[in-house]
Amino acid sequence: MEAALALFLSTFVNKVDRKGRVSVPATFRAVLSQQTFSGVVAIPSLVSAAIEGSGIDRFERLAEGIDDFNPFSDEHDDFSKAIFGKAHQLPFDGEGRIIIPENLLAHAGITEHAAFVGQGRSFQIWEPEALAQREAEAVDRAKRDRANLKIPSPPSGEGAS
Amino acid sequence: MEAALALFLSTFVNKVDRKGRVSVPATFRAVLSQQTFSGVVAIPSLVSAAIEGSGIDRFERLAEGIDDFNPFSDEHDDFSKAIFGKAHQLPFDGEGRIIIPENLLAHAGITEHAAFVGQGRSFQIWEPEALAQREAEAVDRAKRDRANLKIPSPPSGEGAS
DNA sequence: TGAAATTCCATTGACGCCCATAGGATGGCA
DNA sequence: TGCCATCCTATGGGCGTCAATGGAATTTCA
Repeated sequence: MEAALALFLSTFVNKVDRKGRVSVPATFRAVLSQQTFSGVVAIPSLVSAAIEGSGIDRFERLAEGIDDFNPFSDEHDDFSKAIFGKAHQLPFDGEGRIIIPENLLAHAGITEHAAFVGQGRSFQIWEPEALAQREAEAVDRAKRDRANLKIPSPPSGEGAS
Repeated sequence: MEAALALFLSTFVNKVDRKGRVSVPATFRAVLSQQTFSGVVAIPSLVSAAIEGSGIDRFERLAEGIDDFNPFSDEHDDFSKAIFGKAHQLPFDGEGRIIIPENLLAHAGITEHAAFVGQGRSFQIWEPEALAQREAEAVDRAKRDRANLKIPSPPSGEGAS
């Protein structure tokens, strides 16, 4: 079962029911439910009106990095507050649904439907229309920029770096 | 058992009742009550108007590793005195509540409500409004520093090894 | 013996868990 | 090859349990 690398792909739009529950796409679920916490860890995106989601392992790894007990230094503190403090553990119910907290829904402007957008190692949750706009903009920009954007063709081998 | 190392996430605001009791969030409690001391160990934060909280195991580890924790051993001494000396053990009552000592409450400016903020391996207790202010700053700074906040991705094996 | 604190019990509202249904996709079988 | 049975996902709703909270009862210490 672990043959599948943890990758979140594609976009799924699911309904938010009266009780605030949303089905997490089955393919996402397959990845998430293998982890030590069976559910989603969600934080508000720092840059968009969206929710960032991932498995808890991502946060475990993060915590390892700042594991030191350092009451004096507060550099990590901002960090921790922005990340750990804002994070929510959203456990799956029997059917693989989660309940997204009010403040996160508000942050993303989600009401009726939620769009799960795979981002590889993580995923985002958007209000479908906002996502559409955002995508349109992105395409638009890409089009506009393409004219100006002369991608220098690599003269020779030129590896990345 | 090291797989599920204590991880404190999210923020919970609970009420302080007339007798000074506060419910510790159930998710935090689940972690804390497994430890050798069933309760919270609290010290005043040295940098903010907040209370630093954790399980007792963290202090045990600190006590053990105090020598190699930091090369400056004289500072260390002050350090450990400041920490251990000011630490309070706050046992859970039957319902998972603790009573925060007066001086800690005063230090954090807590009166009606207490905000438990997950910080990864530990957590903090704030006066909700003070926290909101501080959070705004933290998020701001985190945005700026975002580039530096690379979450280490697993080599590729994905395995929690 | 009084004040403070700890233990016990009661309430309420949210959440977890259970079951039920529909629609789509899959595979089996004729 | 076409139809049907089956499985799974997404969705809805009911209900029991637990978390958070309040207060009373009981204990402890000065």
